[in-house]
Amino acid sequence: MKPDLASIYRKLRARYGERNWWPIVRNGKCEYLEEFRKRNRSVKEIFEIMIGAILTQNTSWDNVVKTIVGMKKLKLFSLNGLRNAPAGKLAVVVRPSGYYNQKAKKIKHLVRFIDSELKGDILRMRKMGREEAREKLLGIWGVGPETADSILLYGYGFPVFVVDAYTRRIFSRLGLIDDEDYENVRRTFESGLKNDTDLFREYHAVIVEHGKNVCKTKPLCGECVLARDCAFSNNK
DNA sequence: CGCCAGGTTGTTG
DNA sequence: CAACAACATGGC
Repeated sequence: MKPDLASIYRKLRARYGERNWWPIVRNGKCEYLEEFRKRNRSVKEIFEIMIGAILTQNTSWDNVVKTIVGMKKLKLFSLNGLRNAPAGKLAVVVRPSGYYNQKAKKIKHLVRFIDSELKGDILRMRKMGREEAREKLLGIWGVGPETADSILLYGYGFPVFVVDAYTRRIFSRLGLIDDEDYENVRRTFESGLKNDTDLFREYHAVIVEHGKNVCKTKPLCGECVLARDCAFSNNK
C-alpha cells in the first residue's frame, strides 16, 4: 500500500514542526517569522526572496547568507543600488555563493526585468494570474522552474509546488515518483494535495529539512520517520 | 582530499 | 529532445 502525499507530509510536519519559510536575513542572521502566514510579503521581502532564490541555485544557503549580508553592506541590495553597480563589483560580493559571474549576470537580468516588464513595481505581478506570472519569470535569463516557483510561492503567495533536488531524492526513494521531468513532478504534488499556499510552503520546507539532515546522499534511514513507507529503506 | 550543496544555460548527437 | 559540459565557492 503506497503512502499518499498528505500522510507523508503529516509525518514530516510532526517531526520537524512549523518551518515558517522563506528565511529573511536581518542583522546578519536568518529569521523565520510566523507572521508571513497571515500577511503578504512586502516589496523588500519579495525582492530578497528573488535574489536569494537565484543565489541558492545548486549552492548551500549558508553561502548565500554571506552574499546577502555583503550586498546589504555595500548598498547593493536594492533596485537602485544594483542598477548602477558594475557587473564586476557585484561579482565580487556574489563570490561566496559560487558561480559568481553567472549569478551576478542573472541578478542584472532580474533587475532589468523588474524595470522594464514590471515598470519598477514588484507588486505588479501579484495582480496577474498564476500562469501569467510564472511565464513572465521564466522569461528572465537565469530563472528556471525552481527559482520561478520559489518566488511565486514564497514571495507572492501563489499556490505553486516547488520541486528541488531534495524532493526528487526523497520521493524517488519512497517510490512515489520516477525519473520524471520538473513539470511532471510538480503536477503530481499539485494534483495530489489541497491547493493551498501555506501547505505548499510548509511542505517544501520540511522536505528541505529532511533532505539536508536525514535523506542525504548517504541516507540515515535509522533516523527517518518515513522508513516504514520507503521502498529504498526496506530494500537496502 | 573528494564529495556535496534548496539549478540553469549552452552545446551536441 | 535527451544527455552532457560549464559554471565555482565553502563546509565537512
